[in-house]
Amino acid sequence: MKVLIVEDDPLHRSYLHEAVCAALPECETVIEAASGTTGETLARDHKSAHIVMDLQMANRNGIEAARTIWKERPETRILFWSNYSDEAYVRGVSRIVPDGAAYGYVLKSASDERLKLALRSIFVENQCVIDREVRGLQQKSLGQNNGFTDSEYEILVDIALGLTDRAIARRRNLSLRSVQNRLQSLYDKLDVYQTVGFEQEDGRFNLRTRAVTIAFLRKLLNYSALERAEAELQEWLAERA
Amino acid sequence: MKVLIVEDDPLHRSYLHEAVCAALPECETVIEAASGTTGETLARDHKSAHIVMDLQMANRNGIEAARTIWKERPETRILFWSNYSDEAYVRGVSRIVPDGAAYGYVLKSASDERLKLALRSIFVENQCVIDREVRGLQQKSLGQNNGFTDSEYEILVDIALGLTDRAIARRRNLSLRSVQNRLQSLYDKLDVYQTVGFEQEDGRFNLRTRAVTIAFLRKLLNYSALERAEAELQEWLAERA
DNA sequence: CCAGAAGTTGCGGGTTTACGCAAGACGCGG
DNA sequence: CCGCGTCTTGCGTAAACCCGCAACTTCTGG
Repeated sequence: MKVLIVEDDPLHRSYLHEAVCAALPECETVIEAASGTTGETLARDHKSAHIVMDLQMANRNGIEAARTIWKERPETRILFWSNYSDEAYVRGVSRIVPDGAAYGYVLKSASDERLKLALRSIFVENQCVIDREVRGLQQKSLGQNNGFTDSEYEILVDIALGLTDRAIARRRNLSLRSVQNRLQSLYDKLDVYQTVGFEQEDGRFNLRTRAVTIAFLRKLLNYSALERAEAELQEWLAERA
Repeated sequence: MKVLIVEDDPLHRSYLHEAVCAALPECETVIEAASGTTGETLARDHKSAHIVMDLQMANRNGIEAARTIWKERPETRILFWSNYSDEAYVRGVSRIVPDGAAYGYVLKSASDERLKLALRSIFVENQCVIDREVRGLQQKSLGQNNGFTDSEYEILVDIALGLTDRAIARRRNLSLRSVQNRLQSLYDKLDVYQTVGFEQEDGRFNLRTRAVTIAFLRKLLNYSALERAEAELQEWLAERA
C-alpha cells in the first residue's frame, strides 16, 4: 500500500507520517506533499489510491485539491484531517464527494487512537468514518429542521460575494422578487432582526451585511468557502464574455 | 528565567517547549497553557514576564489574552507566534501593545534558527523582533500610501458588523454624510468598482457587501477580528441601556 | 496672517433593498 | 380530479444607500 499525505505544516506532516506507519504496517511507501497543488500532481503521478488531506492550506486548499483528484479517479479514498468542523467545510466536502466513494473526516483534536482507527477503516475496510462532531453538523444541515436548504445557502454565498439582487437573479435564473424571497427566508433563519437597543429608535441592522457577518460568526461561511465561491463567480463571469 | 507558552495545538506546543529550552539555557521553568484563558490565569499566578503566545486559538484568541495580560503588567514581554500574517492580526496586535513594551511577531513558517534568535532577542536583550513579512504590512498600513487610515479601517469594521449608516453615525459621533464620505473613500481604496462583465448592462456589485468580501479576501479582516469587533459592539450596546 | 489641503456637514435626487399583498404554477396525497 | 402547501412572480411603497455639489471648519506651512 502507498499513502499520500498532503499537509502544510511540517510538524503535523511528520506526525501524520508516523501515525500512518504505525496504523498501517502493510503500507510500504509514504509520500508527502506540502501544498494542495503538489498534492494533486503527486496523486496523479503515483496514481494514489489512499490520501490523507489537510483542509485549510495556504495556496490551494484541501477541498480544491480533493475535487480535482476525485474528478480524475473517483474511487480514491481520502481522509480529511482538519482543525475545524466549520459548517462551511463540512458542506464543502460533502458537495464534492463522488457517490459511493469512501472518505473520512477526522479532527486534529482527536486522539492518536481515533486517528489510527480511522486510517484502518478507510484504507483497509473501505468504510466511511466521520467524526462525531462533524456528523452532527451534517445531520442538522441535511435534515432541515434548523439548518439551511441548499437554495438558502446558495443565496447566502451570493450576497456574501457582494452581488446585487439583480445580478443574483441573472446568475440563478430567477426573477428579482424570488431572489428577495429567498433573502427573506435567509434573514429569518439567521435571526438577523435583533433590534439592538439603540434606545427607542429604529436602530436596525443593515440586513444584508449583517446576515453575512452572522453566517461568518456561526461558521456557516469561512475564508476558504468565500475563496472558492469567488473563483466560481469569476469563472461564471468569464464564460459570458 | 521562567517562560510561559500559550498554544492550542499540542504538537506546536511541544515543539515550542523544546525550542525555548534550546535557545534559552538560562530558562529553568517552562509552563504551558492550552488556551487563551488558562494562559491569562497562569500569567497572573506566576507573574510571568516572558510569554510565547499563539494567535488564533479556539476559545479566547491570543490578542484578547495578550491585552488582559498587558493591562495588568505592561512590561511583560510577549512573542507572538502565528501561522498567518493577515493584516487583521498585525493591526490587532499593534493596537494593543503598550508603548515601550518589547514584543515580537514570528511566523510559524520561520526556521528554527529564526525562532531561537527571536526568543533570545526579546527575552534576553529586550528588543523587538518583527518578522520581515509582517513588518512590510505594518509599513504599508502606517505609511498610508496604499494602506488604510484608521478611520477607513474603523468604518470597514463597522459595515462588516452590519451596522447601518445611521447606526455608525451614532456610534462614532458623526453626521450621516460623513459616514458616507468615509465609505466612499473605503470603496475607492478597495477598488470595489470592477464593473464585471455582465455584458453591456449595469450589473454592478452591492458596494457595501462587496467591500467586506474584498477585505476578507485580502485578509484585512478575518474571523478573529470580526469576533473581537462584535464583542466590542455588544459592549457598546449594553452600556447605553 | 493667509492660501491650500483635508475633513465635516447639509441638500437633493437617482438607485437599490426590504417586504406586504395577491395571482399563478407545481407537486402530491386522497 | 380536487385541495393544499410550497415556490415563483409582479406591483407598489417606504426606507436605506450612493454620491455630486457646495458651504464650513480645522490645520499646516510659508
